[in-house]
Amino acid sequence: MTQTEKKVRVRFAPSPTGYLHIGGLRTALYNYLFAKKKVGTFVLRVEDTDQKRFVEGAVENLIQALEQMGLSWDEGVYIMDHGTCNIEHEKKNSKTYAGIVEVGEFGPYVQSERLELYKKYAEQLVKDGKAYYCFCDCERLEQMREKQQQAKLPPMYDRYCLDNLTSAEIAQKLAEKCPAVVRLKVPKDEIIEFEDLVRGKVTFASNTIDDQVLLKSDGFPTYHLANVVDDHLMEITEVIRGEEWLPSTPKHILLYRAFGWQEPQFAHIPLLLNADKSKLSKRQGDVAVEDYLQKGYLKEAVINFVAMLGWNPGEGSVQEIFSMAELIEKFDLKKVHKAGAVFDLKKLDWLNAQYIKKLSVDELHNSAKTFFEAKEFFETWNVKRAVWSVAEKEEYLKKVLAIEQDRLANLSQVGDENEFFFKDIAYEKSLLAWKEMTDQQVKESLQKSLQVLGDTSESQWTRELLEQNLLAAAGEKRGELLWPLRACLTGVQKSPSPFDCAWVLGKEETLKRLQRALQLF
RNA sequence: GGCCCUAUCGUCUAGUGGUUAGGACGCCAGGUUCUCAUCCUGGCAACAGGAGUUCGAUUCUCCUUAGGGCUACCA
Repeated sequence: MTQTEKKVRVRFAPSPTGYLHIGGLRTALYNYLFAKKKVGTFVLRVEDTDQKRFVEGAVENLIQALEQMGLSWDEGVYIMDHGTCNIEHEKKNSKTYAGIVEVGEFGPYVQSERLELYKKYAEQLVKDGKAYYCFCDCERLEQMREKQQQAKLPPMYDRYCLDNLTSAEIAQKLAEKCPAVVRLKVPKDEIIEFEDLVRGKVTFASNTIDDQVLLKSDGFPTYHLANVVDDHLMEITEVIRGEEWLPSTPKHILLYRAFGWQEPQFAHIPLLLNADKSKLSKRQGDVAVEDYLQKGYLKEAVINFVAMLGWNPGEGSVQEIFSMAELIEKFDLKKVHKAGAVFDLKKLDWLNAQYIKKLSVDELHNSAKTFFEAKEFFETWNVKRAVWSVAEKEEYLKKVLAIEQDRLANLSQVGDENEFFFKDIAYEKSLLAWKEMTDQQVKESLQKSLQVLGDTSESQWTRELLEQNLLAAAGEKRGELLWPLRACLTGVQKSPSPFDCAWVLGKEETLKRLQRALQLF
């Protein structure tokens, strides 16, 4: 009774409208995880059938964002010469997008390059009586819908062109090149039922489904036609997509039936939501994956976060941090939720902080470098330290990062709370006093610090030894010694410890700031 | 309006025909501490409502309510 299972083939098929949406990322991720788990094939296809929404550079953007997030695919579109496109198969240059190559036996993977195919299939449906030509213009359709709405009827095409045109008339209009679309002839009184992989049985009545346009008058297919034709031709076995497609699924099933094709399995994953539970949108925050990267979120954190929105390994799992390998191992469509999930930035921040803490200082520096360079304070600091070598500057930044590592929710915050590492400081004398200390006591405290630190050699200038020596010098009276020191080094109420600050600043700068403070007395 | 989907702390979620309904984020309090952050401990906080099935329902069924999605020659 062994039934050889078809090899799993899934796809992510975005429309290039500008950038990779965070919801799209999750859809791509679930497809990726499913493919990896099942040792299947993951295809990346471009659904650019809407000419009106063409955006320059969108395809490249999309692919790049996917690459940046660490997702890879086995077939479809790639950016020429990128590492992700190191596949042995033959690469074909995309006809429409410069710098894009297509790899795989089921191409082209760009829908605008498959127009002839869709036309052929649409015509076949017309020939088989499963679809028909429609010459109604927008004006008539609008009027029709308005009337239907006034009569409290659902807006649906009234089949004027199907019922009133003779085949001779149709032929003539076609010959005269009248603008025409092809519509699916949706059968009456049928119940369309399918088993969704995450939702179970879903049922629709065909009478509520409009005669969908399949082929537009500009010769381009609509999503419905292109999607079904491609998924079939590309031998897609599971269609994993957002819940917004659930109401379209019966249309797609009707199309598979009209063609006599076996339909794939469907899995509609829950939507990502704004705080007010509406579909995640630009208006209420960032939705582009690149925005999050630019704000200093680590790709691992974003992947981890987005994976957990609508899925959980279950079985009492209390794990919060998952590597990609763990996600692949544990992913299961059966455990995907039905209800939408609110995108909560606070939790992303926490998760990102966890990932930042796990980084080595070198890794942290690599990722944070560009964020430092974008800071206002960086330029003047850089100029002021012109005598430092590149290595010395790098060393300094790494020290700052070592101190800040436990304080960052994202990388763009580097240095924000600790600008005194990069600038000259100014403060009120009163800041130097801890609790009720008198001027005399503050002065003596600073002198003591100066002595201890002055006696500390460069080779002893480590976090551990500085802490050890200063604590020994302070004895019971920690606040009296440490607060004035810290205040004179940082010029602010809140900061990292004086040991850490002194360590970063270095002996010379530390003593300089101490001496300057002493001049106030 | 019509169709479809959904419903456990504020948010992400675990979970079961009998549990003190568990964890995480956030929040609050305490501890560590020179301040901040980290870290540790504790606290607040949920099964939308109503029927039915059952000895017993958060769990199964139905209804209601609420929320969402779709309703284009967009995807």
